[in-house]
Amino acid sequence: MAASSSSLARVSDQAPSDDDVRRAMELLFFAYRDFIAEPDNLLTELEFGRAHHRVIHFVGRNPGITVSELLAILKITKQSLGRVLGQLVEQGIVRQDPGARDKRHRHLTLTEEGRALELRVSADQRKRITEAFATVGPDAVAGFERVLRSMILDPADLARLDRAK
Amino acid sequence: MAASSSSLARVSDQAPSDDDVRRAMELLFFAYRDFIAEPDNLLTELEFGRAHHRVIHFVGRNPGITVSELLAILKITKQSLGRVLGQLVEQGIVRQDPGARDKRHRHLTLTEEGRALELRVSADQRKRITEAFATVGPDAVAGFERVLRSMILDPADLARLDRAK
DNA sequence: GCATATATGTCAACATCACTGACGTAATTT
DNA sequence: AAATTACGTCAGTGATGTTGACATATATGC
Repeated sequence: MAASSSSLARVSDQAPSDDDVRRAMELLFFAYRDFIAEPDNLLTELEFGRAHHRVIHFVGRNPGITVSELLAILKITKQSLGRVLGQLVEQGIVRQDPGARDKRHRHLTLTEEGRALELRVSADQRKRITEAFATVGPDAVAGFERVLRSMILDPADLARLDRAK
Repeated sequence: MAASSSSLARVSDQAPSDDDVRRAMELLFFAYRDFIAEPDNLLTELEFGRAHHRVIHFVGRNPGITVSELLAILKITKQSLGRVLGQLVEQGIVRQDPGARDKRHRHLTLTEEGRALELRVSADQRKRITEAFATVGPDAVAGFERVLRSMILDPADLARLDRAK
């Protein structure tokens, strides 16, 4: 039941050692690197990169999102987004529609093809997360979520996570 | 005590919904992005980048590590590492010493200056992790660790984490 | 209606970090 | 002596990000 090699969590209110903290940093590095690796490889074959992946994910999760909202999430410059977004639109992955109320806005949605691509690209990650969650059980998942949430700086990002729930 | 907005963890053995899984993906994205942001900014001022950061961290954690061992950890090509490592040696951050037994090996260690830089660069991350851990408590930290560990693919990476403990 | 602000797009130049492929050198092993 | 290992290096390429400047269409405030 207990994780055999788990030692990051100190008993009661004891502070983590310097070594514990640095191990947590590595834990994040390794996990994130592996989490990204598969979609990276798949998209490389399709002539897309990591940036395209993020756009596909967040447009898929937020249909009708505007360009500036997407910029706020990704925290990159509009020039960077512009290039990537342009390619996705050109390839028929993402659709742009001017707003009804405010015609300056471009509302972004995945096309049918885009949704199919999103499913393909996220398949490995969804499987990995589902399996990891099943392995460790709900209490560990709750802890995972609480730690990551407390590491997120921008309250707007936390709100975004809750909004989609 | 309970996380007010936590809903990733389903009761008992219920599988996470598709939405839960995608929220977990975003959670990782936001947390990692914010975790990396501060050191990134600091190093940019010093004419270094994210790659330098990783080398400084892992050389600091593994004094005397060889080039090929470092390559195995970072999973990048030697050409990529070569450039970054060359700059760090030139700037007096990392020292290279030929092996005693095998003179082909270059054993890498942080110089005094390198250790000082590592402390500066990691200060924000260490503070953030320490505070997050203190906020959520040891049970949540244990869960965080278990989930991330189960997401790491290469057993060698898990061994590396344990070795340093 | 005019001035200003907002949302988006675009052109140009540039830095970083990764990649592939090929080749060189020194040291070790067989 | 030959093969392998550890490391370095040259050359070219691509993806992702940056800053700065400017253009256009639309909306808003007075």
